[in-house]
Amino acid sequence: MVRYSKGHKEEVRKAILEKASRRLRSDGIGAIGIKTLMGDAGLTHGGFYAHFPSREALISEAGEEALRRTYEFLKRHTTKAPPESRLEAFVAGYLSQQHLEDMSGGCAGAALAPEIAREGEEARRRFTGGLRLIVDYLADLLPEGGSDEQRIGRAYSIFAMMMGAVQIARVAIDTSTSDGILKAARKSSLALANSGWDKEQGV
Amino acid sequence: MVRYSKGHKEEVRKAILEKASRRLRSDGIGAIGIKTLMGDAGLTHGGFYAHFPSREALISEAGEEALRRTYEFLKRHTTKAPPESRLEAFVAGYLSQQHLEDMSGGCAGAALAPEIAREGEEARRRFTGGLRLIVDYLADLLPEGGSDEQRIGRAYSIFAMMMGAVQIARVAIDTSTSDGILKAARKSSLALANSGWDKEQGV
DNA sequence: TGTACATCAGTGAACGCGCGTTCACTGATGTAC
DNA sequence: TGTACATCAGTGAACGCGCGTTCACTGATGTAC
Repeated sequence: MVRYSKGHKEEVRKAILEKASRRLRSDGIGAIGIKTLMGDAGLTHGGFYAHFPSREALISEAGEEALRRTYEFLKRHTTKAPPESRLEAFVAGYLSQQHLEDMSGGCAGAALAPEIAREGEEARRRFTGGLRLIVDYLADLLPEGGSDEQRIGRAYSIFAMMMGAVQIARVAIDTSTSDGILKAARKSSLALANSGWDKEQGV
Repeated sequence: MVRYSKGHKEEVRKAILEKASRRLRSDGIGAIGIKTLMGDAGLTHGGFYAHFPSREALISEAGEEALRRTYEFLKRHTTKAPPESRLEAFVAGYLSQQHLEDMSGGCAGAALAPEIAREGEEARRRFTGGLRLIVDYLADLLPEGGSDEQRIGRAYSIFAMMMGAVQIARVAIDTSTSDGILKAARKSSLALANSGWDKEQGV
């Protein structure tokens, strides 16, 4: 019944991480149960500890993994557009009705940030690194000018707005409310991105 | 042992709600346990059901209560400043190191939004109403001009940015990172608030 | 004023249940000789 | 080539524990007469 093969264990580990990263985003940290998760991966619960030392360690890694996937999705989505409209593509892709609905495949920041803030150092450090990946990428899409520090600061602000807008829109019940929030945030994101650097003083 | 008095039951109910609204913000929905909560209020767990029909109903109400308290705090804090600098006071108060640290007394939106998005209709509806209270207040602080719809949309965007920034800053381990994020968000919030309405088209 | 009774906020044992983790075990494969 | 043994991913029972909810009960107060 046990099937060995070269990279078998590594594949199983990746499968567990992938399931965990999706369930984490769709249902939150509290919904990560070892039994359910291993069941999703086609295994029984006892085997979990051959791959991860504890539930907490899994959550640390799965949070980072979820952000890495978010980053890769955004990058893939954005680079489909021609260079001059990539910022618009990023903003439109993130602040879309589709993103609201696809929690398990969507941004881990929007789905998990406050919960991760309550986790241990390891989880928070990894999550911060994952967020930085996205923010750095967004900073590169901003119009030229300003210092690196200014660009990063502005990218953080815009990303924070997009995250918050998706969260608020997801709480709303009716589509007209959530649509209005997304629309306003799309406009504000671009307005902020395109406002000049000249008046900046300090970060 | 049972002490009656005129509004006794109502007072106890309020005490439970207050404890719940604080614990909800500091530790999240998963940390709301009937036993602990009733213990905090000086009672035993069985009595809970004389006040609320279920844990879920409590969470619904406590989420709204937490936002109402957030609103009242922000209003109180802001109206201490002279009218012409109230927007700055709002932004500085929300995007402060103190707010990062005071989770149980801080903004319920920043602490709970993604978790509430996963709750039932009742909880989401109440939470949306609470958020709207704050957003309407913020809209009143924005420089004059633009339609009501434009002002509300911009207030949502600014509030989303502030919420997201606090969340991201709370995930960060080191103070220099979180300080940078707060600082950038303070500047971006004011930049967005003060950018003109003239170029607006649609919402 | 005094007595009997109703009320009902609060008590705490008990319920069924699911959780994270441990551990002795299984059995297909790789390796040594 | 064949045999004996080591390895180790995966199994599933068992552990101790805490949870939300129910329910028979308590006892101080309010009310009726």
